Amino acid sequence: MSDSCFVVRLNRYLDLTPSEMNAIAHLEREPREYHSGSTLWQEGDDVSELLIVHHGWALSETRLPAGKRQILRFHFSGDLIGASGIAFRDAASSIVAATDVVVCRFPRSALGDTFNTHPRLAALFFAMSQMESIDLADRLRALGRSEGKARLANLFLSIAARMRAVSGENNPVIRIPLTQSDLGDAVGLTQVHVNRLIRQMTEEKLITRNRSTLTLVDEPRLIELARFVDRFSAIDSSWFPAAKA
Amino acid sequence: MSDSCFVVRLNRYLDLTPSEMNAIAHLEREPREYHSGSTLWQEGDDVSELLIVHHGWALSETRLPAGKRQILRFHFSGDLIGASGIAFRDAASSIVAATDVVVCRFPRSALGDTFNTHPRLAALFFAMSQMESIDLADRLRALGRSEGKARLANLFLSIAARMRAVSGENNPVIRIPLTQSDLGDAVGLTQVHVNRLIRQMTEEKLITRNRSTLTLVDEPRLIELARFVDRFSAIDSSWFPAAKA
DNA sequence: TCAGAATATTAACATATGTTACACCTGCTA
DNA sequence: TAGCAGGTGTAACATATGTTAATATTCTGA
Repeated sequence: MSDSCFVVRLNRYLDLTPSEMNAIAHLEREPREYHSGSTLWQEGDDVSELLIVHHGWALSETRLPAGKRQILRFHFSGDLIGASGIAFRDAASSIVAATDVVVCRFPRSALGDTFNTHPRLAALFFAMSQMESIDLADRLRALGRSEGKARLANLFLSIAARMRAVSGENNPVIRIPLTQSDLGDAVGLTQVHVNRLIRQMTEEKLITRNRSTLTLVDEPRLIELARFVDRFSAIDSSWFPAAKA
Repeated sequence: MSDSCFVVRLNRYLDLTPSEMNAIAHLEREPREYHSGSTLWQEGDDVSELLIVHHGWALSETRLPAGKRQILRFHFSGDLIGASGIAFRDAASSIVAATDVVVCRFPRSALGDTFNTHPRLAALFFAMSQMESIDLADRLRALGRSEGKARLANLFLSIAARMRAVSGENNPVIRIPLTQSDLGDAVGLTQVHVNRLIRQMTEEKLITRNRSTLTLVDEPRLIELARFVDRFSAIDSSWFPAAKA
């Protein structure tokens, strides 16, 4: 089962026991494909499942009356989607496929079982979903207290950091399958203004963007500009309960 | 032990067993008082504890180079602080006492024990801390996609909703011990602009503010303006594992 | 291969919000 | 009781960002 991206991901944080790996495999059945642009679930839906992303990008978004959209988060291979909404039945945000994606769905009750049978795994889920909180908080800081250019820089760097964590590589070139409108919806700016800023950042030799390919030309200066802190390295598992035999 | 605000809080969501209540009481030892303005821990500190707020307000904040500040969240009586940072050793934000506060501290490892011995309680902690994620996401939406007045309205309503959930009352008058600068730091605006907006909102008979007393004069219109959704009612516990005897 | 639909680029103009500066008030404490 | 510090109110001006609209470019599917 080690061809599962979810197991790979979890194994990065913890040495899983066979029993734990088995439990995870149980969650990852029936992968299903969705085409780019399709909606996996919608804000307000009565959702009782969680998703694991196998392949591709998904994103969480929420709409405002005037048709405005705020993108809350991007979900990559190995990500668990839906944990943040687990406290409520109704989804607080929609999940949309940003590229073609393959996901597995499993019911919330399976998560409940995990709390019973594999407490250490439950603790890991807990910790992982808290990383999402931190990510949201970082974004909030960027939106609340920095200007457009820094917000964009921030977004680029955080996407790069997460994708690199997944791939293990450290490439300055990243594929970002997002339009300028998407970028704007993620950082709270207009498409037109995103365009302006990207032009400026290109002139300043900070980045290069070509279709869906983004190159971080001067990463140190980007980091400086965005006051970016990369948190996606290790996880603190020292407080976890011991694995059960 | 039912005089504990934390037990009271948890009991709102679940009928706790004696054994569970006992476990919680164990977490809530040695309450300690901090004076308004004092820092409970600082961004970057090596934190290995969690806090339970007994009394008063605390807040999480993060600083930006130019001395700018973003307030991430407010913590009220019965709130659990620090869960969102549990994935990492270093705190991503500082915790500051907004009024005089009384808190209990307990080590992360105690949380780990809870996963082992009281899976249902662990699930409840999980769900509760995910409410925090949703709250952050709501704030993110407000900051990214609405103008100042709506952001303020949103903040007021969400504070009111949470305080009402704690108190059980439904009073249009709330005590908000925050200065205009604080409000600005919470919604990403300047003190000067907050002042402008509060004046306008007063003229429009939406609110009234006097020192630390805020009155929601026309709540329906505020809700409309902010596109506010109150989520802090029930919790979905249907997926929780059964309580252990 | 073409036509239509997205997406990107750019300009002119409108607006929300930031910046700086100063006067005022209130509560505190020496 | 004076004076000080923190908070508030307001004005004049500066700037970032939004809006609208027109054109260019790239993608996509028949």
